[in-house]
Amino acid sequence: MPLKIYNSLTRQKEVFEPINAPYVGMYVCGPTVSGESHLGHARPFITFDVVYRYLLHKGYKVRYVRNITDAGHFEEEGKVAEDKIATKAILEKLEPMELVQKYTNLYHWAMTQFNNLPPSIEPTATGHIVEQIEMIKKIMADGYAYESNGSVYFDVVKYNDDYSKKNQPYGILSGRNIEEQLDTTRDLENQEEKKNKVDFALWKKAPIEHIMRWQSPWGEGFPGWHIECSAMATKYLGKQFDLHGGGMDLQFPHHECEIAQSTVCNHQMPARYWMHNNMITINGRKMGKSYNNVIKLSELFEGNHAELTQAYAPMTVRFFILQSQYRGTLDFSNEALQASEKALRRFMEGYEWLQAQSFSNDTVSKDEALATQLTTWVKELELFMDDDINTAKVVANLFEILPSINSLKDKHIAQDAVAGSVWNLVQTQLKVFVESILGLKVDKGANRQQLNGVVELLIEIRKQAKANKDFATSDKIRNQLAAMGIQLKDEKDGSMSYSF
RNA sequence: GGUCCUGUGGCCGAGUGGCUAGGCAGAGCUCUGCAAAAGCUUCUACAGCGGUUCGAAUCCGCUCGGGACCUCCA
Repeated sequence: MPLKIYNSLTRQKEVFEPINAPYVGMYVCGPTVSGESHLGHARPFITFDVVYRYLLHKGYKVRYVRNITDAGHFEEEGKVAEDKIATKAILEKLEPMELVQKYTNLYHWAMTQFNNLPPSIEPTATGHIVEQIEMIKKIMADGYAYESNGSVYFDVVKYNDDYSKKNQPYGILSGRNIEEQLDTTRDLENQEEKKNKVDFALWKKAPIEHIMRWQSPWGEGFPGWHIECSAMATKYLGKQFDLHGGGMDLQFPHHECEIAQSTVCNHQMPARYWMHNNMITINGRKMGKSYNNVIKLSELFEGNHAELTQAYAPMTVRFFILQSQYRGTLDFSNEALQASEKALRRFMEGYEWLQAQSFSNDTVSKDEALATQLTTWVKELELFMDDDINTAKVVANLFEILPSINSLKDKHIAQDAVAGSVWNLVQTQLKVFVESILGLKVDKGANRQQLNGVVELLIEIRKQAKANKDFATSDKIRNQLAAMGIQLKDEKDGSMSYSF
């Protein structure tokens, strides 16, 4: 089965065919490091991490480029246009690059917590000013951009007129048409500098108070809102690459502008497949800066926020996100996170037990129906991933398989009910999908060796107490450990296990 | 105002024409010194109205509700 993905550009699921298989070029819009990442940001990074992992699983050689926006974007703050990062730097009395470094570090820390693989290249906007200026010059030379008062704007109307004839009008990705845009776009400052209301900035003249500024053919300034992604994607992935990802809220104007800029420069649609993840909502609303309803990742991990009744482990959050399909909205609630936490713990206990077993390939299934069912569930995992990365269905199948694993463990089903070869298949495939593709791992506390020793000792004492029918002592040990968050379980074979 | 998406059981969330999604919570049972865990069983659904169809949560229309984008936003 080939991999199919939903292409926002064509609004349908398409078979994924790389331009130069087995090589795949993939670009994902990264964070603006002017603040700390929040739960909403986690979704694209986890979603596209899974896409990346799955492409690798499929045998592709992937170059995954995810940028860091550290130049700050143009922002309307009162009447004065200022660089977002520069503005905050003044407030916090920090150097802009110190601020950038601080939030970049926090972002990397969060990515590690989520067990996201690092991208192949993580370029920064400030590191590619030259490339951006060159690209702007090229667009101007082709007549699709003009200078006005030290700033450079992209001529959207001219682009639309010319490229509509080539079946690539402005708005091709977002489904907007420019006539409506011209009527409905709100008034922004510097409108008088632009030929058309819909034109967007490629280069902005820096006001005096602006800290981040670079020399350019048009005077001192800073790059516009969208040019960095076009410049860096072109540099590292070529004029046309396979996959472009990002949040749905970037579809317009960011990705639309990227398409226009890159198409003028490179004479082709920059990416063939555009994937957009949907938003995480909270109380039915998109989580976003504009709504003042964000939960930062550090708050989430520490439980330090008014909306949170407890802390949630990074893996819980990852699992929560993977339990839904990436194209639908996902509603945050404590109840939902708690459900994910419990489900993940239950699954991982069974999963870890299974991974510790070894099975002989020589045995034959006594329960053919169950063996067939298990095999089917396992084989479906790949089909579900092939169908537009449907992690929700993958997770559902993991929970179809889990009761059989626990039944084997608790001897509810016989050791020889299912052939060893089938269990081997379940074991190896689960490892592939759970760890390599979904990127889930067991949250193990660092260096618990001493603690483990203590717990083992208490278990020994409790065993003796139980053997002597001294239930007062055995219950005391169990209850007090439980109060400290350590669960003891009496297993069927008389042994005891524990989990944190 | 324009463009588009969406409404599934207590909560989260799959599913796009006929087949139990799944998780969490609730109930019962098994196991068990008790408990927990686990297993088994089980109750709550497809916003409303109309249409198409042998058959619709799934397609079409209308009504009502929610949301996103149009401005930096994952």
